[in-house]
Amino acid sequence: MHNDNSKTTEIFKDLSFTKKETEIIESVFRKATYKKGTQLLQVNDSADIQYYVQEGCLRLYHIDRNGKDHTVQFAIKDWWICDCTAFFTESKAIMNIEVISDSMVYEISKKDRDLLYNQSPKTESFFRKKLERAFASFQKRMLGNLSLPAKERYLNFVKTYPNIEKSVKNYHIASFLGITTESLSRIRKELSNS
Amino acid sequence: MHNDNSKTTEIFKDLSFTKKETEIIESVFRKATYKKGTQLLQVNDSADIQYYVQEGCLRLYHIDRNGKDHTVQFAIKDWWICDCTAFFTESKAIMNIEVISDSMVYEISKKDRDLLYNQSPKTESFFRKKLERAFASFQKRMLGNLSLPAKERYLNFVKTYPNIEKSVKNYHIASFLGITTESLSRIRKELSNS
DNA sequence: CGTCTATTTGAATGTACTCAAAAGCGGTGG
DNA sequence: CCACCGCTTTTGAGTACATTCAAATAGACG
Repeated sequence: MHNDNSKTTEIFKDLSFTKKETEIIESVFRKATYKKGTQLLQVNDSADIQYYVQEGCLRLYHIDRNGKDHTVQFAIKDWWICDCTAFFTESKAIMNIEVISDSMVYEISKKDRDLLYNQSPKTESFFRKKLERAFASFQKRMLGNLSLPAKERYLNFVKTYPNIEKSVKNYHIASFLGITTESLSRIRKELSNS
Repeated sequence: MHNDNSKTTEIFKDLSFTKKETEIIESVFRKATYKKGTQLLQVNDSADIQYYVQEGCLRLYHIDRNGKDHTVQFAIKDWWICDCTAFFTESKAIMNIEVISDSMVYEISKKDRDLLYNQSPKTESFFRKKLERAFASFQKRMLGNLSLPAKERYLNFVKTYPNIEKSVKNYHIASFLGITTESLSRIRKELSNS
């Protein structure tokens, strides 16, 4: 699925590093591949790993007390994912992470990440920008959820993630949009008749 | 309202700085006070200022095409606020920022912020952590919006912002929760009878 | 006290939901 | 190649929750 000779520093596309930095980077990230269906994090686990997706797709979700599934976030290439509340405050997971298509990721522990940022401000800056991008996308999504009807949220989703359809089921999309699969089905039908 | 002798470095509570860093910090942040009702940002403005709240309360909101008002974010003491999509990508604002109670803020431009981060990794690290906290809180709010009925979202809100009620109107809360003022009124009535 | 703004109430409407069942799709094995 | 199985999506009918619009009440402030 992926060239095994790839270097860990591929994460930081346009950056260049000293020999020492390269060594640290290679020692703190773990490259891993996972099959579709793997659960990487479950509620109440310690959530001290962050995943940086290189190939495939992960999702962060929660099962509520009525058994309903809610997708908080998807992560595709170049996006990271973790249960942030738990990861940043070093508490137990309140969400789950699932591999929804065969994936290759780089994973890093909180401790190693702190170490890395300390030794190499350049990497902190790189991930800070990733975080800003993710935050902006959450702000926009929040606005959409507050202001748009389900049909337009769906259209936005398709526009934002044009190639994700291979990886995700409609019920994933529905749970991301905050509607039921039945409603999504009706929306899609309506859109196809126009 | 506020001790005028306060130093800009008060922003970075527990950090200490070299003389040089202190000088930069004092030169890049602008301290400002604003009256309730001031509009700090309007749609289509250039959104190159970020506000770090020291006292008072700001909100980030959007008026949709039906004229409905949606609150994307509140900022109280120790939280920052900006139209992130616009700020980070240096594009025009898609949202507005309004002062909803008399406030004292530190403001910084995108350019100065980049300069500061460059000169002082410590400050970048400080704000990166603020961003992480904000991101985690968005993840949680998103989950709540997806999984909880309006009544419980309201209860969560009151728990999360216990002292905000002096600053915000009920219609601000409603627009933050994604419901109408009428619905919020009914929810509050129901809660008071129990 | 009067004015402006904010909140509450009521009645009718609408959008999305629930539950149950049918249809579609994809893979496996005979 | 077809038959079967499990999983996903679609369809239908009834329901629930929040919305809309309009009007009444309550609060704040000069």
